[in-house]
Amino acid sequence: MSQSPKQSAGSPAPTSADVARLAGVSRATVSYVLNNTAAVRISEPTRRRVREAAEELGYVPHAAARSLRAGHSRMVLLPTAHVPVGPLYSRFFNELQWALRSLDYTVVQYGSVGMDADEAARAWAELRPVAVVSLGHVELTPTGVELLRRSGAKAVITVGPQQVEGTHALVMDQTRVGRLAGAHLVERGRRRLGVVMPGEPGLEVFSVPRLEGVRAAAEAAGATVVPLSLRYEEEPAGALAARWRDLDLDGVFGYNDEYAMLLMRALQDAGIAVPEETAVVGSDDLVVGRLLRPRLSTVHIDMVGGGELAELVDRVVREPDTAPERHERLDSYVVHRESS
Amino acid sequence: MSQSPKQSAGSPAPTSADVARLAGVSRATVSYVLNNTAAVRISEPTRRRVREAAEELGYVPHAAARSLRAGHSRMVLLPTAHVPVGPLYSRFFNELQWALRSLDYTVVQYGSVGMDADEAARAWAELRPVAVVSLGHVELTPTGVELLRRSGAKAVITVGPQQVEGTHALVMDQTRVGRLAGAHLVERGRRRLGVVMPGEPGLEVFSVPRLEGVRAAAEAAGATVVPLSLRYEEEPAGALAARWRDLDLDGVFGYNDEYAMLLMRALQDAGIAVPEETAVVGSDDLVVGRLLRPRLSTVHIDMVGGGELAELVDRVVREPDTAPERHERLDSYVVHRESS
DNA sequence: TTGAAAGCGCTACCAG
DNA sequence: CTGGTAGCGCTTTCAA
Repeated sequence: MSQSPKQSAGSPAPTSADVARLAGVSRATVSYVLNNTAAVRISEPTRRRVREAAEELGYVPHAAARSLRAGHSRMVLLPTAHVPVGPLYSRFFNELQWALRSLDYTVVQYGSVGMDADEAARAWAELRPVAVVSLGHVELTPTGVELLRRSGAKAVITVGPQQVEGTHALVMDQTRVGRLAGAHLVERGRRRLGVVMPGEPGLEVFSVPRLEGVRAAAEAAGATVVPLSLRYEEEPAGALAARWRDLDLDGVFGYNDEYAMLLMRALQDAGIAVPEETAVVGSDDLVVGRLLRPRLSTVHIDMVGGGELAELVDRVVREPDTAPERHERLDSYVVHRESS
Repeated sequence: MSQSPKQSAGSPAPTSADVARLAGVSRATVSYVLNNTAAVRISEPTRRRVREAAEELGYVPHAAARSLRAGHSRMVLLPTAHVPVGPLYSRFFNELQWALRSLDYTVVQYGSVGMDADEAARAWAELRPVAVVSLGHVELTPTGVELLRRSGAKAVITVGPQQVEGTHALVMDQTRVGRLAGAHLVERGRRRLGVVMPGEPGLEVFSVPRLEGVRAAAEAAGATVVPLSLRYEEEPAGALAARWRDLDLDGVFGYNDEYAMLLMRALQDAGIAVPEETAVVGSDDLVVGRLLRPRLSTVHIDMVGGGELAELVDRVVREPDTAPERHERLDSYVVHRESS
C-alpha cells in the first residue's frame, strides 16, 4: 500500500483510475463522487471510500484532461507585456482577478514580451481560453481576434485607448486626460505648454493620446505645445531643466505624477519658480504628489472597477452573440493644488 | 457534417483531423509536418499541402491535448495574490518572464487571492505545471509542496523571506534590511526608534522581519524600538505626527520609501525637524525619495535578477533530484542622504 | 513515405 | 445505484 509518500521524482501523479482501484469502484463512480454529480445517486459508504482513497493518494484532477473532455475551459487569459507599474493599475488588476475568481473563472496572466501581435494571439489561442481580456499592452489585430474566436474564445475584450474591431471594448480615453490638463493650464493663463513624453518604451499607448489631448485644448485657446522627451532619472531631468529658459515655456503637463514630480524638482533646483514661472500638472493623483512643495496639481483618473469588467466578461461569455459594445468608462477631473 | 466554416460562434475550432482531411493526408502526417519531426522524412509537396491547409483553416494546436499526450508541460506557474506595486518588483517580474520565455517555458501568472495555502496548492497542481515559482505572497506549506511534487512539478522554488521545507529557495533576507536601517540610525546617535508597520494587509511577510532586524540592531546598542502602525494615507500620518512628541522618538524606519516619505512630510508639517529632532530612513531607494527635502535616506535593495532565477528554474527542471538549495541573494546597503 | 491505431486522464452516456 | 465505454485532440510507435 502506498501510504508513505515517497515519490520524489519517478512516480507519476495518481489518476482517477488509481483512486478507483484503491476504492474498489469504477472510474465513473470516482468521477461522480468527486464532482458531486447531481444526476446520479451514490451510496454514502461508497462516497466515503472514494473520498478516502483520493485523499490517501493525494489525487488532484488533471485540468487539461478535464477541459479537453469538456470541450471548453473557464480560463480567462490576461495578456501582459510590461507589467505597468503604479497603484492605479495594480488595484484594478487585483480587483479584476478577485471578481473573476468569485465568478468561478480561472484567471491566467500570460506574459507575452517581445511577440508581435499575431504571434501572441496564436500563443494565447493554443490555451483555448474562454475569454481574453487584453489590457492594451500587447497589440491585438482584427486577424488575431478572429483567430481567438475560432479557437473557442467566447469573449474578447480590450481595455485601452482604442477599440479593436470585433471586440467588446472598455475604452479609456487617454485623450481626455491630456485635454483636461491642457485646458487647466490654459485656464491658468499659460500659453506655451510643454508635454513630457516618457523615454521608456511601452508607454506610447498612453503618452501619444495624452499629447493629442493637450494639443486639442491648446489649439482651441491659441496656445502652443512642445513635446519633451524625458527618461525617468534625475540626470535627464536636470538636463532638461538646464535648457528650460531657452524652451520658453510657462506650463507643462508631466505625463503623470511621477514624471511631473521629477521635472518639477529639477526645475526648482535650476531656480525656476513653480508655479510662477512655469506651472506643472501631472496625472494619477498619487499620494506622493501631495508630499512635495508646492503640492502637485494633477488629473485624477477614475479607472473602471475590476468588478464591472468582470461582469462584462461573464455576460459576454454567457451571451457570446451580443454585438461588440463600446463602453466608455474613464471619469477624470483636475485636482488643482499649488503647482499650477 | 460541418462543411462550410461559419466561424462566427457555433463552429468548433479546427483540429488536426480537419487539416488532414483538407490536405488529403493522415493526422499523423499533419503532426509530423507541423512539428518538423526530424525522425521522419516527408516529401516537400506534401509538406506544402499540409501547411497551406493549416493556414487556410486557421489551425492552432490544442495545448491541453498536446501536453496530455506528452505527459508533461512546459508551464511555469507564478502564483500571485496581491500584485506588489513598485518598480523593483515589476522589473524583477518582467525580467523573469522574459528569461523563462527565452528558455521556451510558458509563463503563467496565477492569481490566488483569498485562498488558503493548501487550497491554493491544489488549484495550482490541477494545471500540472513543470515548475512553480512562489514569490511569497501566497503561503506555501510543506504539504502543499508535496502535493505539487506528486502532481509532476519538477521544481518548486520559493522567493521570499524564509525557505519552505522541500523547496529550492531564493531567500531575500528582509531582516537584513531592518538591521541595516537600525544600525544606521544607531550610528547616527539615535536611541529611541520607531518602526512603521503598514496597515495594509499582505505586507507582513516583509514588515515583520524588517522590524525584527531593527530590533536586533537596536538591542545590540541599547536602543529601544516601538512599532507604529500606519495606513498609507495622509490622515493617519497626520494623526501619528500629532502625537509624535508623546512617543518621544528620535529616529524612525519607515518600512519603505513611500511610507517614510508620507511620515516625514507629516512630521515636518507638525513642526518636527527632520533629521534634527527625528531621523527618517526608508527602503527601496525610489527616485521620488530624492525629490523631497531633505532627501530621504534609504536602504537600497539589490534584488536577484530575473535571469538568474530563470536559470535556476531551468536547472532544477532538468535535474529534479538535486537537493533543495538555499541561495542567498539580497545585497542591500544604506544610502545616506539628508533625512538621517 | 505515409497511415492505422493506441492511449494520455477525464466525463457523460447507456446498460445492467 | 454502479460499471463499461466512447471519445475530446494530440503524438508516436508499428506496419504497410
